[in-house]
Amino acid sequence: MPELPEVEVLVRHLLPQLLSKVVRDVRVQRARTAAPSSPAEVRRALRGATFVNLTRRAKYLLFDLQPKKGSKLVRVLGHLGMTGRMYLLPRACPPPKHAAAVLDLGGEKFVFEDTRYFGRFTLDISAVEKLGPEPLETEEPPGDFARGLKRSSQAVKVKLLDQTLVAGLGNIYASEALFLAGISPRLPARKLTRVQTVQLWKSIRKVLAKAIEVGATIRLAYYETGKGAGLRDTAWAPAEAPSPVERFYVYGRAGEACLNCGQGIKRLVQAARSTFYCPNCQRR
DNA sequence: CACCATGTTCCTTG
DNA sequence: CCAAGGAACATGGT
Repeated sequence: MPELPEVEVLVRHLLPQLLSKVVRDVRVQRARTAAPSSPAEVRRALRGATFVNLTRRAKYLLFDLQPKKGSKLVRVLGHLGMTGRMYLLPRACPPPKHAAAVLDLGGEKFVFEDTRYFGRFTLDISAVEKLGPEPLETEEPPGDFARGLKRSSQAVKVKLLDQTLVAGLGNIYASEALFLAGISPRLPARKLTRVQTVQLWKSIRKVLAKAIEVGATIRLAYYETGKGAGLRDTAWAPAEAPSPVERFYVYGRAGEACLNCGQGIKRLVQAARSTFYCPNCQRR
């Protein structure tokens, strides 16, 4: 589920549901999920606390809770990893098989489901300090972005995944932004002209903003069991999903026709990840 | 069995 | 110290 747009959509969806709810109990099922904090520390910090805010930084969720009256706020950093999802379920609904963390909120429970357990739910918020600029906050390419590109001979696609250059892009939207900018994913980062750098930055913003507008890849599906029902998100909309399915320009479309010129979209592997591009629209 | 998967970190090498 | 490449993490889908 997880790049900047998915996290943004999720945060907007969760905020009103969590606000002013009190955490009655906490279960973090795996040590890895709370690392480098421990499940016990997370439990101790959150039990009895009230949700007062939820924000996003890049792909991270930042939960703010108020323990008792007048005490300092507690902040929990959440990250979805590759397969993380977060949603509320009615109290009677059993948690899913790979529930990395479950918060008892009384009438319902907050579930952090994470099949591959690459995600985080921790008191250690240091990761956000290392992040580069937030793409939707600046219209012109920030110095960190331009300089970061300039001093790297790596392919520009690979550099776009470096969270210190621009924070929040992942494998899908990196390919999408390069397509929109008309830049080859193989171009060495330092070879970008100033014009291309500006173009790329604007394309990143456009791709991310548009994705947020359409709900990113999050699909809310009705969830029903014998013990209750609720809404949860399902990544990669199943056929029966009612919401409009997002169109990617190139991601996952190898062999299909380019929406711009009709030529075949290609797939290549860079830094052990798939890149998708149109060889005709994206030249040097 | 083989290969693929929206992410990050750690280790090695130069 | 830095850049770059690759493996590792863990589970499931096709």
